[in-house]
Amino acid sequence: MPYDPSAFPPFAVTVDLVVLTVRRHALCALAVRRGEPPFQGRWALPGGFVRADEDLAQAAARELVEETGLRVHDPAIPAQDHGAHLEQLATYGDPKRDPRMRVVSVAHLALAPDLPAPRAGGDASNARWAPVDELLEQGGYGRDGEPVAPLAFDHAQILSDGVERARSKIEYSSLATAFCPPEFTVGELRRVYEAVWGVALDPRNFHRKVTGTPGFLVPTGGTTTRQGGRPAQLFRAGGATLLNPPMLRPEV
Amino acid sequence: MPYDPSAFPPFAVTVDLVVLTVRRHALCALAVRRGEPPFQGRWALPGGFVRADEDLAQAAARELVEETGLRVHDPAIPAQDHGAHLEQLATYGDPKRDPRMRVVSVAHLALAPDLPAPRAGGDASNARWAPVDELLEQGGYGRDGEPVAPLAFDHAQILSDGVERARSKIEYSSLATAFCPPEFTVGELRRVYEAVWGVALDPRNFHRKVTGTPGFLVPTGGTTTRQGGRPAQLFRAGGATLLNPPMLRPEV
DNA sequence: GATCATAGTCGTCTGCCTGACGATAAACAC
DNA sequence: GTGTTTATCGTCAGGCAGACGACTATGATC
Repeated sequence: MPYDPSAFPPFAVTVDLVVLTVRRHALCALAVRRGEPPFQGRWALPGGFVRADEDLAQAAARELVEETGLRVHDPAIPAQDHGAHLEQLATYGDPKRDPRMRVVSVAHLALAPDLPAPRAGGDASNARWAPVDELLEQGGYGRDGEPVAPLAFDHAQILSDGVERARSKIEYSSLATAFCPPEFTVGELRRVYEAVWGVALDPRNFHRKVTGTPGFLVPTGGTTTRQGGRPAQLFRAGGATLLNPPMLRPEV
Repeated sequence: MPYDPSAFPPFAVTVDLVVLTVRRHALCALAVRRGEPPFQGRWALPGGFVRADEDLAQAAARELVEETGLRVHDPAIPAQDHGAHLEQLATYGDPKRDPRMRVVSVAHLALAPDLPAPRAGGDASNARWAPVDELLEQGGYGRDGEPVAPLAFDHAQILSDGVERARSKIEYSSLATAFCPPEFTVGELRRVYEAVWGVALDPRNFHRKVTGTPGFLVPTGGTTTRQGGRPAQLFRAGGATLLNPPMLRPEV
């Protein structure tokens, strides 16, 4: 393992973010419009260079704040009630993924509750929440009938990997609560699962499962009727992070 | 997202390998002895720089061949009967992880059947298979009574993450077969699970589970008695990669 | 060759969990 | 009140896992 620091090939290292949320019963991702070549005008995932003195997770958290204003939930700060979940996803380093130079991108996955409008460095018209199906559709048409170009770079692959990670991870962890506000009902949590998996779940069995798993949900005592119908109990996310046995995703 | 290619901070990008195998009922990892500073003389994970024209997975596969002679199993080549499993693990980029310069390491996880001796670029004395418990033990003593220094850099963290990935992944995938030779018995596969998880499994329930999961194992027709006792059927790994329902790791 | 030790393989039983689905409860709209 | 919506509790059958008994087929030992 000869190790000559002066001989290493020059790389740029970036972080790209797959920021997912659930809006209007659909799993949506944050997309920003590129203002310059390559892929000018095309939608892309938010991201940017890692700074010289910055850890990868710090860089991802910084980008997340810049793009969404979201703070990352830090379990070490109990007072900080809520915030986005952030984790490393995977690293993409194909030599040709950026036509200008060798860029290695460390993709991160962020899960956030439904937010107001995105802010792309203050320019809202260049950032939007889009249903992931729409972003991953190649050459289709968006909800407004406009033709949809595929995402820039290899961002379709990154987004696809991020969505798959989220889909599988809510099976065996309590991560789905990261899509919910600090207090939420069982029905709201169920609609998160339904949106992420794209399936319908039986409300009764779902209720039995989540309320019967110790440490998953903690009742706050309050109730709400914001969904219409009979008032529902409000819960907060419990301390349990691993669900055992997992919540099974229905077969197709 | 201003994007000035000339202004990016300079990074070196490496791949580090967590190569796991099962030897003598223990989960072992490949370690190489560092021949130069920093951490000269200490054990480390094998790895090296990513070349300018090389994908990350290619770089990892190249390092794996250089260090072990192992080829990576490519599902696209059915004739290639066997080979190591290789997947990306995670990326480590703390600014201070290498005292010389900013190095981002894309760690990969390789799972291999029990091998003859390792070859660290031809120098066998500088590479060895060591039980992961021993490598992760801080300031303990190895099997030969020699004091064990912790792994170089953040390699203890990387190894720990790799082991955890392997432990959880054999729960819900057929990856454990990557630790086995092309043909193996149910008992041999069970001893892989026992070594990786560090628990004892009931041979009868294990047999029922693996033979009852469609696509997991394919009988070859042969039998063997290499383990002593009654001859056992030989199997090859079946096409199934995802186990549903998973093999449950016993509670502690 | 009888006996023993070792592994492998087949069954049984019980308890838990899930999926399917009936029934009831508490709000709102009209 | 009636209807609609959502929440919540209960029931039942089937599947699967853990615990464990029983039997089989080899090599080792006396």
